Amino acid sequence: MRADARRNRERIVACALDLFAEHGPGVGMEDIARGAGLGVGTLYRHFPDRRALVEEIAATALRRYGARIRALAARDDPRWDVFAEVVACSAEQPFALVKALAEEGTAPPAERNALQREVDGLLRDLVRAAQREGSMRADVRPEEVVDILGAAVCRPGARADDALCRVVLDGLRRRDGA
Amino acid sequence: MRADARRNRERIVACALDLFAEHGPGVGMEDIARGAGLGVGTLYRHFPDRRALVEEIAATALRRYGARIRALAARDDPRWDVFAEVVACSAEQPFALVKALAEEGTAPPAERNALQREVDGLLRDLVRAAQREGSMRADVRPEEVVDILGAAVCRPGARADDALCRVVLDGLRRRDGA
DNA sequence: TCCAACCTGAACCGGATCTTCCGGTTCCGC
DNA sequence: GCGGAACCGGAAGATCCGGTTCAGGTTGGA
Repeated sequence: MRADARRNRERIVACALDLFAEHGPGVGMEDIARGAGLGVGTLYRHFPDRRALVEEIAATALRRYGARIRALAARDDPRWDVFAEVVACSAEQPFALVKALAEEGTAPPAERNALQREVDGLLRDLVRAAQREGSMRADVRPEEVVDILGAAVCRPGARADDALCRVVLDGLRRRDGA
Repeated sequence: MRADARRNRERIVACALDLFAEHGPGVGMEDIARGAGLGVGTLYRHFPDRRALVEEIAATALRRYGARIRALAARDDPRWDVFAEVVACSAEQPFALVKALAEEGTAPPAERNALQREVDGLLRDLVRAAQREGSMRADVRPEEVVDILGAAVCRPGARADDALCRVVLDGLRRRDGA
């Protein structure tokens, strides 16, 4: 593979990542090409069709996100602190994107499915641990928390310090009253 | 107008209301027709085009929502209690729908615009009052709270007692610490 | 009974996207 | 440098999808 081709492929992936994270799914091939400073034809040189492109992006993003979560979960800081970091990094591009792509209708291939399941498991465990530790309110089920992350935090255009993320995080903290 | 025609019109409106609230904008004419147990042609007998149908639904829903908010705001209960009820009723169909329709791209006609502005104003005033009263955390701007309502509570398929609504509401409460 | 109003749903259309394709360009080993 | 294989650009073509129409059958009500 020629050096410029490799460079272009990377540009495509990086740019698609950005665009999906920013605007959700539904960005067109044309937009991605323009963003990467290339022609559409070039996208098709590197990926047989849109689906393949999307799949690569999704897998990349999920892999990255998974690594991040795994690393955070392995720390031995208080679970709440870890959870707060998880929220912060969930609001960043990679995961907002994964969620957006999940809606693309594509039945994701086995690899991505397995990864997704693993990540969900890690998140639920983290929530349970935080609840046991007493730092997170206990009247929401772990799956609900994961859903909340998906619905409120991992939305296109989210930022870790926007009002909604802050409010959700505070809302999940154990309140002294209950 | 024949009796069955009137009946059908009502069915269309009711069903479109449901579908938009449940699935967001983007439900097709076909879907609405099927849901109402009618053919597409019938929709076009009652509305010149999709835009007109959507506009009627949106106006109806917003009018209803506005009336509800106005009534709540006029009570002299503590502002926090009122706010909690606003959240609850925002999670119900009418408003989830208004927000969904706002994204339809249609420049809304003057009437709806005015109504929307009025409602937003009422909401912001309510937030300010609750903050002054000390029941709502003061480190979020009123506009941010309105945005949060829009993003987290008024989403298609929301329910007043789902986890996200509860968490957001708690997250907005004044915490003794700050 | 009669007919105007009404309903149905398959076919039609427009435009937004994806995909192809070939002339022109760029890299890289020799 | 040179040659040519690999690569790129972007207009043209193919597809998809949902809104819209309309000819033909049905129904309410005087």
